[in-house]
Amino acid sequence: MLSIGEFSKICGVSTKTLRYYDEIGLINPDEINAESGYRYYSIEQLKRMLYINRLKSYHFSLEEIKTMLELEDDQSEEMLCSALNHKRNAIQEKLKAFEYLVKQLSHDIANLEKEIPIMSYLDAIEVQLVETKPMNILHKRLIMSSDDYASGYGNHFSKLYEKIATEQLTLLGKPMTIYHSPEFNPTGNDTEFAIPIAESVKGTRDLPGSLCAKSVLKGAYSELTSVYANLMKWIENEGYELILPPYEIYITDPNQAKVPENYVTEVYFPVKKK
Amino acid sequence: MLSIGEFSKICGVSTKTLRYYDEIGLINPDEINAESGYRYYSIEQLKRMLYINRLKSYHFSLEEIKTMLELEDDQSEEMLCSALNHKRNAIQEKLKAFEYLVKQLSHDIANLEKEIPIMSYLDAIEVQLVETKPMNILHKRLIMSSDDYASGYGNHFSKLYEKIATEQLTLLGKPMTIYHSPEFNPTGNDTEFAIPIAESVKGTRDLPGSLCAKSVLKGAYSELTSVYANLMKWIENEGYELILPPYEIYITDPNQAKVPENYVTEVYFPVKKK
DNA sequence: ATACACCTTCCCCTTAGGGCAAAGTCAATC
DNA sequence: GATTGACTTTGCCCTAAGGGGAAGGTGTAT
Repeated sequence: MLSIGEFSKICGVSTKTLRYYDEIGLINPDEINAESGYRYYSIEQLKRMLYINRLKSYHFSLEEIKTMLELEDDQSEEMLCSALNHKRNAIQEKLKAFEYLVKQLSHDIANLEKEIPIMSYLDAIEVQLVETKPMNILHKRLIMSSDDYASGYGNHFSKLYEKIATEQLTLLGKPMTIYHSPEFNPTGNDTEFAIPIAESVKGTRDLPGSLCAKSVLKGAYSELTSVYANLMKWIENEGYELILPPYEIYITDPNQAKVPENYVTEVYFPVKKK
Repeated sequence: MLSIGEFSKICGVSTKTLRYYDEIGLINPDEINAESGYRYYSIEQLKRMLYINRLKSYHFSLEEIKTMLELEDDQSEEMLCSALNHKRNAIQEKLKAFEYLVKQLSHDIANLEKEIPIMSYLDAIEVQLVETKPMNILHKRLIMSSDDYASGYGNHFSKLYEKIATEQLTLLGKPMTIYHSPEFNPTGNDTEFAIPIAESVKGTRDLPGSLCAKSVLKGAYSELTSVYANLMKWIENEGYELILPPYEIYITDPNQAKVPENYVTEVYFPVKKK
């Protein structure tokens, strides 16, 4: 039997951690001296501890690890396999995000070296007043859950395109998203996907024309919040007010323009003078 | 002036967050109504808030962001630039770590699909009893700080190799590390770097031969903890005890074998029967 | 017997806010 | 002017995975 200190050195885990894991039932000492309360671990517990460490290195939470350890043997293989696959996907997602971060950081650093302040791009976002024409849109409106969001806009547009194709409708413009919720972001909100077409059939509606404050973003969608913020600022400053839900038009097809830096998105805020 | 709710929508930040940032002094409302305590933000504060968001996306802590915002203009550019560079390096480190994780995960998944349990590699680590011969080593012993660790072992070995070269000594073996602290890991511990040579000059000492439990690791150094743990278990089970500091011999030169999977490391635990 | 290393529990602390409750305030409508 | 409903305030507790330290009990080697 090994004292907590010995076991901790062998596993490369602090005694604090071992006591914590005992507390949450992740790995309990083989034996606890009834009088002194001293914890004693057996050398056979080493494997379990190293297994925990490995799962931890894969960014499983202790909660997850616990359930994985409690699985019966007959299910454990499949469950474990699917859990590992999930984690691999999650980590690959993070990898991509990090790669993009490095790009953005490099971009900001390059700018700084040219003495261009980081946030100066905000001043460069131009806002124009335009008069839009009414459009007839094939649309689909729903409350987006974050799951829907994760699976991407693509699905929703695909279905609209499918309908256009099967019913031989006439495409008149690029896909767009209309934000009916006051937060202009797509998670958990009332969002309408739409594509302008010529025919008035079931599933279409009129998108009225109006005076709009408009900005064009060239870059990744993550910059959209800045664009929205900037438009709100402009509206406030110039004494306009929002009269209809704002919408975005995706000029580039994300499937074609592979690099986010080249995405082009137009943002429209229907407004009137206060 | 904008109420906290309006400002929050414009920035895409929750009101909770805004109150918290007010509390920690990251961004205070332009005006607070003395009677009601209501916070009012000006549209000019938008830029600061978006700046905070961008720095947050770069994984700066709020503490760091705060100090960066408090910098005077004349220093801010250089400081900012170096901070961003640091972050970029840190993120690239993480990127590499994630890439390695994905590899390891894939490896484990492949094994699982072949019905090989994940931790079975532990049983595959062979432990042999060997009798080592005494060696004459050129050595350098120091307490490793985590900084030293970050800068890598390479430096320490380089200096030893330099001495061997300049003094025309005769190299007799691969570089090795001896762990004098009871935790067998290199951060913050009493560690000795050594290279076996023929001549007895200043800076050399005798490394006595003895009975040793030995394991050979083929794989990344991060697996070393498992090897150490396994050796400890073996010693315990077989009724031996450690009589001298354990050491590692690096058979492959990390500069040559580029992929960690091909590193070969021998681990020796000098022991005697209890 | 004593010294010293080791162990115990207990409590507070960390990040960046989220959730909820009770109470106060604002603006629009009746 | 009154009411209503949306909005805001503070305050308290909660998160994950332990780290730091205090006060006091144990183990063991000398």
